[in-house]
Amino acid sequence: MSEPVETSALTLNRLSVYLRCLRTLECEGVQRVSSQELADRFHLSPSQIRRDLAQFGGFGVRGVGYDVSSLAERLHRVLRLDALHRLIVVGMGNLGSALSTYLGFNDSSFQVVAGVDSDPGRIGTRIGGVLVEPYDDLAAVARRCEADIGVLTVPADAAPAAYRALVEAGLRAVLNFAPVLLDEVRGVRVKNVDLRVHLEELAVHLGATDADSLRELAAGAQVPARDLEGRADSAEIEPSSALAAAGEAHPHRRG
Amino acid sequence: MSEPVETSALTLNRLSVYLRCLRTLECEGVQRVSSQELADRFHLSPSQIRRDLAQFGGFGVRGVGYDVSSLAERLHRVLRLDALHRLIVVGMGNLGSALSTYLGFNDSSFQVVAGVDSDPGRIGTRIGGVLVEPYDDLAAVARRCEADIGVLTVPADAAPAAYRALVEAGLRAVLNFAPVLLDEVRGVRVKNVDLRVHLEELAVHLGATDADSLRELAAGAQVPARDLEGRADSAEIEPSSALAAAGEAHPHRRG
DNA sequence: GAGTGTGAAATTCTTCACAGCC
DNA sequence: GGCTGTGAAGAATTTCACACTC
Repeated sequence: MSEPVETSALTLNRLSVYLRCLRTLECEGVQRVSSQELADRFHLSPSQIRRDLAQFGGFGVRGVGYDVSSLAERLHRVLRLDALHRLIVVGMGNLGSALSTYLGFNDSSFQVVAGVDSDPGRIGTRIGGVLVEPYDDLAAVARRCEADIGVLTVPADAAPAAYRALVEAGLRAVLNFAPVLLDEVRGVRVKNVDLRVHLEELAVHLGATDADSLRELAAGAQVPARDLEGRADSAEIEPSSALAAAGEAHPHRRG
Repeated sequence: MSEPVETSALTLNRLSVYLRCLRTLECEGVQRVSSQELADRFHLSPSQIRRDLAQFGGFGVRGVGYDVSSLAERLHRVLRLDALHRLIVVGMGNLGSALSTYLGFNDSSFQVVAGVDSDPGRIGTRIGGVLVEPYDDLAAVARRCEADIGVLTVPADAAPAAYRALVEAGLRAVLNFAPVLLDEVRGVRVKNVDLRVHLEELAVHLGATDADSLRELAAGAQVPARDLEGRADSAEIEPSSALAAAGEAHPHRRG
């Protein structure tokens, strides 16, 4: 039996990065590159590059390096970018609209083909090249457009139902911006992008980050934050996060 | 000598998630919770929860569990959410505008205090509660507003210079949406959010993801894009990979 | 009995270092 | 000489399992 060696998300994410770096070099007319040069130029690790690439066969030539174009082409295929992936955006609020526009620009691999929203005022309008359709038709719209990937930009409480509808419609990949951990259906991959989590990680970094300091913080001590003296309390803020929603999933690389 | 035990980003991200889960329980009136209950409810790993929390001192009570409110409060402090963090958004295009509005929602920990853009047509307008100022004044604006965290939503080629300007202005944390790896200045943390990378990871998962199949793909073979109706032709290649590809469900669930 | 906190094991990921090829 | 591909070492992270506490 062949082993079920899954390529890790970390590796895949790096392949995406490598591909972009290679495209840059291609534009500059560079034809060959060594792992060392790639690493120096884009702040990567040479041995990691070699290991990542070697995982998919001998891409390089010993003593020479990698052929920029052919390596790019191979990565392009590994990442399935030779197929067109159709996105359906669920929730055409600020974020959903922005993403539709952002992702709407001509790209041969990803295209937003549909958008749905529950706000009657938005239905029927055009945003970023797609017509906004009723949220209730989500599954039907997804099927009709043959969408591959769902993009969830709905509020947290609406996300689980939206996810189920996408699963129902046969999608197998979802990019989730809602701050909830979805109950992942086997075979339907969810990738979470949680702005809140990212910001909070950065916030911690603004103060001391060693375990001792954090332990003191937890206990209630005032560990210096840096410059935050001017705590002008910003007018009308919710005292407690009444809108706080459920959790989310696992980090990635981050990246 | 005190050890320089840095808390990992992975752990911090999970703390964010735990905090949100706890807020949800708080709203439901739950007062105590065990790591097992938390895990069951939000699809997490109980032992990981315990280890993450124990890192900051004894939060729980043996035989009983954790006090929801007091644990939430401690995490809130560890994550520095008791201070207000001021965000400056660089690039008020679609994504920047959306984020300004999105993050503009009343939150006591993060607030967008400024936005800059290089488009004269946008300067002077109000988006999501902030006045758009000239991109060229970036460093000055950041200083004046006492911004803590920079949000980069500029095109890739503008990002490195914008990052340097933020460093110059004294910021120590940057959330970067531009598809470039910034040359990270020591002490100024960069967190990348790369939609392209996320989408490409999902794209791979639409097909087989075992190393063998990817190797074939790289070599130019047509590996099936799993059971998506149309692609019937390629059914016989790599029968073993079809199942393996589905997985990668929960990192913590034992298979 | 129930459930945390934590050494120890297991697993995953990264880096080293060098054999082998150009 | 230069550089890849890779076994082996090393780090980091996760999971196990159980001593200990309430």
